[in-house]
Amino acid sequence: MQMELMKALGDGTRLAIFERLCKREYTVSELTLHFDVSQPAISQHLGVLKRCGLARERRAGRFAHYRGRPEGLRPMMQWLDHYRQFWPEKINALSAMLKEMPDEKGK
Amino acid sequence: MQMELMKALGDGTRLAIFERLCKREYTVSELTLHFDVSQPAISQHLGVLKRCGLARERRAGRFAHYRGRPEGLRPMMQWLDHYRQFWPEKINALSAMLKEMPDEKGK
DNA sequence: ACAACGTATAAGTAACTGCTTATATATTGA
DNA sequence: TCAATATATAAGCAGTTACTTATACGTTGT
Repeated sequence: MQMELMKALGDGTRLAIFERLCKREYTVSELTLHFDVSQPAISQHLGVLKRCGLARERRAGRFAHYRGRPEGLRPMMQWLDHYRQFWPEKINALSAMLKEMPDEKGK
Repeated sequence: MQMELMKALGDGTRLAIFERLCKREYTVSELTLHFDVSQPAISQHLGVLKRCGLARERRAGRFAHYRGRPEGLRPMMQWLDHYRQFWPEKINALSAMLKEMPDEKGK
């Protein structure tokens, strides 16, 4: 559920990795260049993101290419949707739209 | 920023408290009845929720009445909005709407 | 005034988390 | 075939977190 997503994105490094991965594909060592933590730390963060549906791995020989899965955010978005009723009026139209959308399929 | 919100809601008990507080006002001891943790634990969770704008306290004598502040979720919602571009087409209309909305005012 | 009540704070603890270094596994190029 | 490379896993550690019990603080009814 959305609690796991929140937990995953509640870490600064992991959030930054996810944001990067949504812009383009990165290999683990590429990612490592951009952060102040070791390669194993990056791999561990990628594992967390992958397990909760926020990243996808594409193996190519000894390289592991990762990319973000923003669709993985949808459970969180749907949860948030329950609280829109309390917000200013204009925003309420959003609810209806979201309800019409199909659920996420494959991970 | 939205990372603090995620951290706050990344705990199951705290998330459940928040959800309750969005339905109606509760005193601390009322809340305590509904959870398997002690009164101080509840007070601590309420402190976290309050500090990140997800709850509001109303003092009345020796009673502290808490209620949820779903508007406090808006930074998270706005962050999520950046990722809508990756989702199925219909949803894109949401972005425009959100951008027209005024920012949150008082806490 | 004072005992009971409602809540917050203090202090300690066990579990979790994010990191590290060391090492294992797999793939590639020479 | 073998050394170098890319990544994952293991093990350990320090900091954080969610809880506990004990206690302090303020308010209320008698």
